[in-house]
Amino acid sequence: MRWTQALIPTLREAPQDAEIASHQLLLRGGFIRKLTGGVYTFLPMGLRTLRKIENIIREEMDRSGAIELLMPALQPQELWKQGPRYDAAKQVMFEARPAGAARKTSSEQVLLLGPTHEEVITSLVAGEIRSYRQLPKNFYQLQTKFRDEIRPRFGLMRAKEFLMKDAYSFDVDDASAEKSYKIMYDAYVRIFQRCGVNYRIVEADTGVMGGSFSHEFVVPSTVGESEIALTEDGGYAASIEKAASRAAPRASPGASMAQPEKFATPGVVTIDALDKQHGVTAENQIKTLIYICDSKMMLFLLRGDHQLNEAKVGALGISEFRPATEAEIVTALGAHPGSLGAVGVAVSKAIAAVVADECLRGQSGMTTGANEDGFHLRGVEVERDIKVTRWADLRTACAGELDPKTGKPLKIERAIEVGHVFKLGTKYSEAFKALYLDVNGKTHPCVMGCYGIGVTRTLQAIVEQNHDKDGMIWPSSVAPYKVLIQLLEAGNQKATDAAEKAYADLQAAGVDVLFDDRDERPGVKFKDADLLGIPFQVRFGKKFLESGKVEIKNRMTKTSSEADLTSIVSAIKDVPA
RNA sequence: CGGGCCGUAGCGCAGCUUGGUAGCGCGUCUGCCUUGGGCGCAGAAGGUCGCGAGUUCAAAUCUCGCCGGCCCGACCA
Repeated sequence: MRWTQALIPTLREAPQDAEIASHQLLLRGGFIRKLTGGVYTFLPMGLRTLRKIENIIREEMDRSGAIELLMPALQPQELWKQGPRYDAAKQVMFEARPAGAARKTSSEQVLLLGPTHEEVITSLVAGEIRSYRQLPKNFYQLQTKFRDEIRPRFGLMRAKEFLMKDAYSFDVDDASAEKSYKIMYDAYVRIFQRCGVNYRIVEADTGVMGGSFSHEFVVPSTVGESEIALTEDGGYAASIEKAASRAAPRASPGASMAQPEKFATPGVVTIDALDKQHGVTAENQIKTLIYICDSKMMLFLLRGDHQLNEAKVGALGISEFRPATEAEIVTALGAHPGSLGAVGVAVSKAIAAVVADECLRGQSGMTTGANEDGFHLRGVEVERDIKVTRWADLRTACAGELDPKTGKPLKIERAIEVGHVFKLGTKYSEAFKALYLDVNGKTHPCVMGCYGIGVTRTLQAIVEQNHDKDGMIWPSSVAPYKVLIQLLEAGNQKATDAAEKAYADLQAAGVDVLFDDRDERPGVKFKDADLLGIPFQVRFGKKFLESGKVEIKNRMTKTSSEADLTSIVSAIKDVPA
């Protein structure tokens, strides 16, 4: 491609709303443009890199035996209602309807823009797969997904419309499904390696997706929106939602008492205030959180210095939950937030359960709210004084705590989630009756797995991880072009002829080459070249006219080598980038 | 949904407090010059100052409403 015929609108300055390096560089390099919040156009350069990534994904998916199809972005609401997670998913789904007219009848079909495709694929398979002879199968697609993100951010990182590769495996049983899972896991390893990113694999929470286990593929980055917990040696790594940890024991437990003792704490409604004004450290307090879970009120108890991990609440089998409102709390417990506690609280019609974090097991000398504004109780012995109906891991792991398996300390790092593999089980196949007959003619639900890669997010993650102050540095495998020819003496016939020959030779050799044939000063071309991050810059300028040698600059190493005009193709092919 | 802030040329911004000719840098166009790191000179085009109403002789500027956007938080498959 000749630059003068292309559309590569580079910018000297980044638009103000681009905050992180990768977002700024993609805009400045003319790879993407924003249409509106969370919605982007891929300009030719951006599209080329996207296609490179897509092709790597296709090759590895095909190699692993998955088969490509393309499902609709428009999906009937009815389908979702048949599925197991419509109520949770509808929060982020766009509804598509005629903009010009009100719906005519209440029975008119409602279409949704698909945020993902478990429902569609499973209902498809329900209709097409009958026999164990047709299994296993793994279907994948590259499709635009739509999610009404409350707060789109960082360009392609968190967008409302984005490209995703999603795959869905169907197997006869768990053992077979785990093989399919492993095949995808291995394919993902190859995909991210080929994309040239440093990634990490972490154990993950299955969330609303459901399922029995999952792994996330993440790109470590300080601008990532996910948090992962890992040991120094990387032996254990998990997403923060999933991470279990062993909390440090309390340094100085409160005094045990024969029974809880009420004391006045006027105006004290925070953990911190109770510490400062009454000398009760956070670790000696019980934090009482009130949630409405599947329409029922539940109390969650944690140590005062711990944080509730809502993903772990979801893991208890609760599908929909929210913090209770102040009014609901006052009605049920007779006190306002800040004075709440579970001592003397009995499970009743109003209160479905008292769930306590494992850390509280066996603890005594604790202080908690008295369910009376302005009063707390001290000397609480958890198992004696509180009717705990369920013990569970509810805490968010913190840096410095210990990995429960190895006992090694954990650290918390930020990362960009680019891929996620789930072993799903039969949640969807049962809902949509994706059943098959086994050898004995007996009916079973297919055992499913699902596997996603955020393709557009991966593109930006690659930039986030591969850039310097001058611009992007594309790994050769995903670079929009491999070589940039720079004609620096556009007015000189000899330089022009040589550049044209190099352009023709490289094209003939099948090398992706961009020819900067603009009538611009060298400085401009150098700046743009570094910004675009094409692996090799082949220069035809003053040095060429003086020596007859072509200068080849490696964008990544910033080193230059020389080649004869006739040996450019081999020089490029010999150098790994 | 809570808190903060911003909409002035393609991009980055000033002007608004104290109402009176709409500006600067970059980019774009023309010509010259120059040709190894966003060079120089000369000229030009480009704006319903987000939209609407109000106050006023007069509104980018003051008031009200609306729309759009950004940041922090909450949320997040």
